[in-house]
Amino acid sequence: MSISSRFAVGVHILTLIEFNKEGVSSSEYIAASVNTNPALIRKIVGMLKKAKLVEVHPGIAGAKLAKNLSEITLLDVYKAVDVVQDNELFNIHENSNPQCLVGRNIQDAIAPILATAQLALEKVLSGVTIEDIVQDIINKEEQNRER
Amino acid sequence: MSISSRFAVGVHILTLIEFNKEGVSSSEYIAASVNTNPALIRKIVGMLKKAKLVEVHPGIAGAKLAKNLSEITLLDVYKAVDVVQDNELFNIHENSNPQCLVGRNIQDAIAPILATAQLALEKVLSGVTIEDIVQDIINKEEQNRER
DNA sequence: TATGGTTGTAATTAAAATGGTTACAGGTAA
DNA sequence: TTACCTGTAACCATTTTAATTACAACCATA
Repeated sequence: MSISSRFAVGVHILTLIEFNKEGVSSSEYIAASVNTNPALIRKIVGMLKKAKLVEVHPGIAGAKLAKNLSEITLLDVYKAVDVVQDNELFNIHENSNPQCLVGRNIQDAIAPILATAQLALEKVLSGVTIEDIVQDIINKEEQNRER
Repeated sequence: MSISSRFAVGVHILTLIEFNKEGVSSSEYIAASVNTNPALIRKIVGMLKKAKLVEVHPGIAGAKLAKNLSEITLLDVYKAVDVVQDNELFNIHENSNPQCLVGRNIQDAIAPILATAQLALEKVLSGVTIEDIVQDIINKEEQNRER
């Protein structure tokens, strides 16, 4: 089990748009960097558009960021590409036996803990912006050039 | 995407063993509460055994807790049934284009953040024990009786 | 030592999720 | 009109998952 790569790809897309802000970030251009199919990129870009993270128009090539870099958090992306619907990161076994003391209560006993855990995860994501990612990549490239 | 129900079932099993500590918790008995197949229970119990959370022996009916209730955290269970291998809760798109500035750096830029997020989630799980679950269920039953 | 019941596990199946792909309608601009 | 783009539906292949079947190995006891 693991969280869909759409999330990572979403971050990739937004970061790439920023680095290419003087140019045209068409789905084909983005697909070349992510190394996948343009249609798949359009699908994810469509999700980012619905979440108002990017601007993109039918027939017109290229996507642009719809917000300031520092205003887009990884949590925004995470929710935009809805890898996980609310409170359903964990799979709870549904069909416990209601005639059993444990069976009829276990679900309600565990659920709030799992929700808390999920929130903790999301809080970390909310503390990082695309700007942080961009800066990190710039730093990494500089370090490589020094060697 | 979501975390395997093995985790929830694992917690269910340990809790049930505790409530039935005077009796014999055979795989069939447990399966009746979880409402699934005994073989599946044996598989998960086997994982709990490997993690030294329960004691169970071939040919002898019944599983027992191998530790004190308060010493078994949900994180122990989570790791025991290995729903997620270390640092792989998130799926990172693997094949980014190394000729692209973003493509060759995005993975390393994101990875530590995802690891931090995963750790935050696990920390929450480490703060809850099976004892807490047991107590919670007792409370819930009392509340129901009062109504 | 036979018997009934249990754990452990390999093999299989069915269903669901996932990523990827193709195809094409509809839009834009030159 | 033409060339190119986005948006999307439909489809496919692969993997994952839970569930199931089947059986070997094991134990306690009559």
